[in-house]
Amino acid sequence: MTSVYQTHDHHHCISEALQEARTLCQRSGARLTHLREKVLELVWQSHRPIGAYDILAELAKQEERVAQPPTVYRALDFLMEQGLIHRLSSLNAFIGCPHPGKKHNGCFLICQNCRVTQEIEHQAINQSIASCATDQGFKITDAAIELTGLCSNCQEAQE
Amino acid sequence: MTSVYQTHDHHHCISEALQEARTLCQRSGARLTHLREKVLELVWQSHRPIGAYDILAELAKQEERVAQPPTVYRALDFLMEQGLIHRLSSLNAFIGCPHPGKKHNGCFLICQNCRVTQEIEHQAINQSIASCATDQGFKITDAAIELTGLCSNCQEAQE
DNA sequence: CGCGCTTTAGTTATAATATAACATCTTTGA
DNA sequence: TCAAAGATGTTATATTATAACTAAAGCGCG
Repeated sequence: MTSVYQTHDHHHCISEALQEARTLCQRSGARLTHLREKVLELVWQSHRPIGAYDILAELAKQEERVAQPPTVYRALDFLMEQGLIHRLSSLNAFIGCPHPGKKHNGCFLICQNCRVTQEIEHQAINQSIASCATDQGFKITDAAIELTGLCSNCQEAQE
Repeated sequence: MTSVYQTHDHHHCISEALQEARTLCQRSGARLTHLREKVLELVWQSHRPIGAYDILAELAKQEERVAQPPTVYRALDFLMEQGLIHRLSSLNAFIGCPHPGKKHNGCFLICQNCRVTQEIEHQAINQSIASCATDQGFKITDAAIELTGLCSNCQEAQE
């Protein structure tokens, strides 16, 4: 598996994400319309979180009709419900989910230099959080774990 | 130690927080002005996160001069720099730090029903996050861990 | 097919959160 | 006491998000 930090054939990431989305939506009966797929594609245009208004601006460039904010937010809401993207609340931005389909709460490593963001699934973190909640008698419905710092690439670059 | 979920003498929480803030600021040479102290007091008015504009509204009620947004945001920035409050990005709101003075990244349990929010220090979580970062060669500078769900009180109430 | 229902998208307006830029006042220390 | 630094005031505006209503498209059933 290639790392998001390495140069790689990103078109492959995009087409894979779109294909997976189509499959999942077909299976669940959700309607992945042209607009929704387009927004998903824009979210996947890089491994950096993208804001709703940036998506709006891209849509304005690429599509005939100029969309309004609610159009974009509705598409984003749909994609989140389907588990195809995540919202990073510390950035007010959205990023594609690399392994959609299963409901999960990812842990995000956000590079403050290059902005590349990696979602990881880490058993020890999940377990410690679960046990912490149990200790407190707290029932988690949603976990936002957003770690900001420097990715390995950018650390090297700064030396 | 009384839990934030239990009924307790909250005036005690407030005065303790203010006293600790005064001590810390004196020690560090930071200027805890009237405005900043007032804002800190408002943040501590409950164990629920409060938004900047709610603080603004309270200030308008309680003070002579009507403050503007930058005034409040600057006070909040100061309080965050001093480690006296935290910002919860998933709520765009602020909450008092129960053990200020040491730099730390708290883990927050946010009840979606009563909104009471508890900051906990959990070794296993800190460790698992640190080891996760190490695995990835990632250098964390800031961690936002915000867990939303139901506190024990509200779970009981819903049965 | 065609009718009606449901879902999606368009449109307009506005709410909620946050900051830029510059003016003024206050504190502090030499 | 005065100059510099720091805090607050003020005005305007940027950024993010949603409410409310309208129009169009897809879909299921007779």
